[in-house]
Amino acid sequence: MSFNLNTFLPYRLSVVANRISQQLAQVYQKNHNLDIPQWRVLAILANGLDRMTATQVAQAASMDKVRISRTMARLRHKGLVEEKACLDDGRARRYQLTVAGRALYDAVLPAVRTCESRLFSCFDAEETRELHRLLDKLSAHLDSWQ
Amino acid sequence: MSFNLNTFLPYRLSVVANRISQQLAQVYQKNHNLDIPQWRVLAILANGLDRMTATQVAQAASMDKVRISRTMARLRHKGLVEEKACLDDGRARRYQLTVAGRALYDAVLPAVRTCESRLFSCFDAEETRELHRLLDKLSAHLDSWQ
DNA sequence: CATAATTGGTTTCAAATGAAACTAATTGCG
DNA sequence: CGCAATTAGTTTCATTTGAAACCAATTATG
Repeated sequence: MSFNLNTFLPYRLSVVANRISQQLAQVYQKNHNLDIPQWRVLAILANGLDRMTATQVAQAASMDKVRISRTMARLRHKGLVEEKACLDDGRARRYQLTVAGRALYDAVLPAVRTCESRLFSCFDAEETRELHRLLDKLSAHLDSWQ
Repeated sequence: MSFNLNTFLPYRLSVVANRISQQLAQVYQKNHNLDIPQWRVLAILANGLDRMTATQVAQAASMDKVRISRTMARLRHKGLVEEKACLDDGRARRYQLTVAGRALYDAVLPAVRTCESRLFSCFDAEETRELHRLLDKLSAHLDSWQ
């Protein structure tokens, strides 16, 4: 009968995830003027395939194509990402970090890692592993029908 | 050195939380034309104090005052929430569900609960408890310095 | 091989967002 | 008391968002 939003798992997850994202965003926002989508795309390009299409990035970053399109335009405008024609498909383009983009990514990453550690410093290794495991399971579950 | 967004806890939390929220939103969106903020405010008013001020609702729903203001206006417009002057403070107002608001909430709640069960049906009782525990710990940790 | 259907990506448009400014009422403090 | 600082809530404004329409290239199908 009675319902408490504070014990409602979807709500709790959402609130905690947003607080975490918010904290983290400050790291690359304040010091490097990157927003969350930009940071995500940089991270994907820095660690993904050699030259990725927008669709591949969208897939890897769990972002929709409209956001990718706009984020790429901004990153390109800042000189952090470079666009080339895609040889095997005239509709697509291939993206990769520029030297400046790589340098910025390398500059931001340590601070991001530090922030992450601090955010989750209340967990011991076992708890962190357990959270990963639960997220794995939940993701797989959602995949299985969505 | 190498960094993988897929094992980055803030990213994983964010993606999973959004997928969950999205699924759940469909329940009250499609059938009852409520968006997430509206649902949250209804839930707070249905289960919170007798008559709450906007600030109290904002606090309880983890939403900022601008969103509360706009959400209240919409709910009031739909006849789901009723606003009264606040006797002890002329700046504030007190809100409560109307009969229609309560009826809508009662109509939505079972579907919400059903959806929640389905979303987390991959977890046994122990895992659910564990996730709650980890979220408790993490929330307390964030509270302690933010 | 033509043409329909699909896919990659961008643009448009209306709505949502949130920081900052604002109004109005309340509380502190000399 | 009287004025400064704070608090409750709304509005403004510039930006972000995402669904749907769109264009262009590719693939499937008769």
